[in-house]
Amino acid sequence: MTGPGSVAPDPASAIEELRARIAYHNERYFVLDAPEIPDAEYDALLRSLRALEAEHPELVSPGTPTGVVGARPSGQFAPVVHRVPMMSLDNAFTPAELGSWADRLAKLVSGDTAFECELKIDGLAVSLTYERGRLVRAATRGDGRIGEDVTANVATIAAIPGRLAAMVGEPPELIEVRGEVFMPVSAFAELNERQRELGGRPFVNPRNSAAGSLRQKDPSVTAGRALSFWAYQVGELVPSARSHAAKASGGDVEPVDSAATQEETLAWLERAGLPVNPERRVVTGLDQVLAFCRQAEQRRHQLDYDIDGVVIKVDDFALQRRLGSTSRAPRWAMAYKFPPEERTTLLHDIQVSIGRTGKATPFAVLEPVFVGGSTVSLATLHNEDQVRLKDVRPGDTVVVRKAGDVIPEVVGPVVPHSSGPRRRRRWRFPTRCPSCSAPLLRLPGESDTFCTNLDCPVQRVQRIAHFASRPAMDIEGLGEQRVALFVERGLLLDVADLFAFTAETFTGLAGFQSRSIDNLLGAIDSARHRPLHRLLTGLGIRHLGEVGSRALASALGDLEAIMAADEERLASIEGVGPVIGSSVTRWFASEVNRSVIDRLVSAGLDTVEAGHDADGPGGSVAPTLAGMSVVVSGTLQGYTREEAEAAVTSRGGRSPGSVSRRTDALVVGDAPGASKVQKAEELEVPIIDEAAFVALLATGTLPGRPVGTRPTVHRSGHAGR
DNA sequence: CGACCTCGAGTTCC
DNA sequence: CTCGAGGTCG
Repeated sequence: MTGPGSVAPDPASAIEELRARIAYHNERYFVLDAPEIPDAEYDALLRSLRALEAEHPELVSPGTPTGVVGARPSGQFAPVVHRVPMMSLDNAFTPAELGSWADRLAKLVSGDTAFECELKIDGLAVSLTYERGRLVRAATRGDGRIGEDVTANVATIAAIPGRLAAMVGEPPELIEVRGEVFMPVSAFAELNERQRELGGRPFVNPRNSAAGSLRQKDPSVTAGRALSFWAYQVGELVPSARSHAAKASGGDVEPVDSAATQEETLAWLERAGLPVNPERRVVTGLDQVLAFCRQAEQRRHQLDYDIDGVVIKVDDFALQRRLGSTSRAPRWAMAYKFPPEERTTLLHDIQVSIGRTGKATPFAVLEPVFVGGSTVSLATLHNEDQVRLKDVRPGDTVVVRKAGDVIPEVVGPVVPHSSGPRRRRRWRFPTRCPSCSAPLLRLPGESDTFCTNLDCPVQRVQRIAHFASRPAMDIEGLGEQRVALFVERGLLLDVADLFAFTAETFTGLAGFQSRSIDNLLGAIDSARHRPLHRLLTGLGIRHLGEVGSRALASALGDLEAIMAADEERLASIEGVGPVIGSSVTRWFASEVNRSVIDRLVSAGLDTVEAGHDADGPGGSVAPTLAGMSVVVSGTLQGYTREEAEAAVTSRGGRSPGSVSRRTDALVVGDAPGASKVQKAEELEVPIIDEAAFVALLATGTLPGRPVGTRPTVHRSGHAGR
């Protein structure tokens, strides 16, 4: 296949190349059910071709893919001819494109047009034929004219009635209902969980697993897959003879052919017992259409099914008929597609990085790809088991997305068809540290692999950088880069060396002006007077982070007491258990570590937990939030995230990093984390803005909430003094 | 002992 | 943000 970036010089060969690529992807998508590129990219190819053909009509040939919807079905199932073709829709990718469509319509019809806005379900289009109310056939869309008979599989889908509901009057002689078969996101998660337990390969996304499930040879497999369905259209329709007669005599009937609008049709389908997505609205004007699209995009992750856009249809059937269709798509409908969140790219390699603890983390080296607002070239794979689970291999085309719209994530491989290129063999975890070549060790029962060489240069750099980091000793101007430089020059072997630094240390070092030397020395000096918990955090004792360090420091007060305490004493501290207890005693038992401590003390470091640093100079604050748990998400105006959390803890509250049943409020600023908001909505945790947060800090009460509706606010002792 | 809540560690990009 | 695992509580 030709590279995606290549451009042919003249229009004739450009058109030819585009046709070849589209034909290739048609085959991948329709026949092999293993697309290599997301729909948006495919659509872009199709649009480039259409544009070129419009510019050079003399080059348009009868076989061009812009004239048909897709490739032929694979022939595993019996072919079904759609007497009314299942057309695809034109796509709009921006509000502007939607606007120009609306403008074109406005020229053809006068007055305000009513539009039905529906969610565009990311599943498989299916046609269901009911004869006298009974389901007789189900077919895939195929190329739009000929699909495949999947009646046996569709019959196992619980949401699809085998018989239409009894209604006033007789059911139509024949009605072809069109809609989307999909797999709910929750069912998809369960399926993959099961798949994992069985040692099978997990599915990449709900759409693919729905497609795979529907194309099973054995319907009992489909039955176990929790598929669902939403109807959105009527294709072929033959009314019952009786309804015709009744209509003629003005009788009391409710035939679908009396529907004059899309909304009336959907309402009829609902009454007939077919599932119709309730997230729809009839609106007038472009502004309202765009508002619906915006809301849909914001809410898409709260739905239990994947959507990839919004379908906008002219509601009035008479108007639809006047607008008509092109050979490929109706002029009265448009699909507004959300920006793609998933992209495919080439996985060049899998490498491992070494952290300060020696943990070896595998990560994917990707052909850079633009996804979710930034170009991604690396993505973590967490650990050996995760790589195995996803079964990604160097050389694979993989699906990449943004987890929570921030962190790149490799979803899984696009597995080539058996007739396609052979995959390389399964990736093996390296046996030696990429930094120091020491053997890597994975203990039985653990998921992580470690480099156990304490002198490993990467580990040394990271350990010292961690000591200087913000949650630890907070030495400004001492990041990983500079630490690496000092370590490389042999100036820095452990954290105690920092406090022996003088201006002379920097002689001969490039990149240091006298100004920055002074700043760094000053920052190191002020680090001598950090509270004990910061020092503990900085030591990098396994399992002991910021919270654990605070617990130890506030329970025991000074370093000597901690070093003197045995495992049992440590484990008796709230928040500390046997694992942390033994990890701490083991750390201080080490000769090497004790000597570092000795030198730190000689260098004049404070080793006591003085007054809490969150308290201002005016003394302690009233404990208005005693016993409460307040989570912060997003960017606030008046506080950094740390300040906001400190404001909560200094008032006696807790501010953990995630929302749970025990959370009393979620404070949201600008761009809050979607998962936190979703969790809070699920658990009915109050969501408050910054103003309400300020009030909460002062009073300890939530605004606009009657007293007693949420009796989880406990107070201990008296507030203020 | 299991369910649930937290914590620690590593992570991406601008 | 995700994963894995420690700690707590019923």
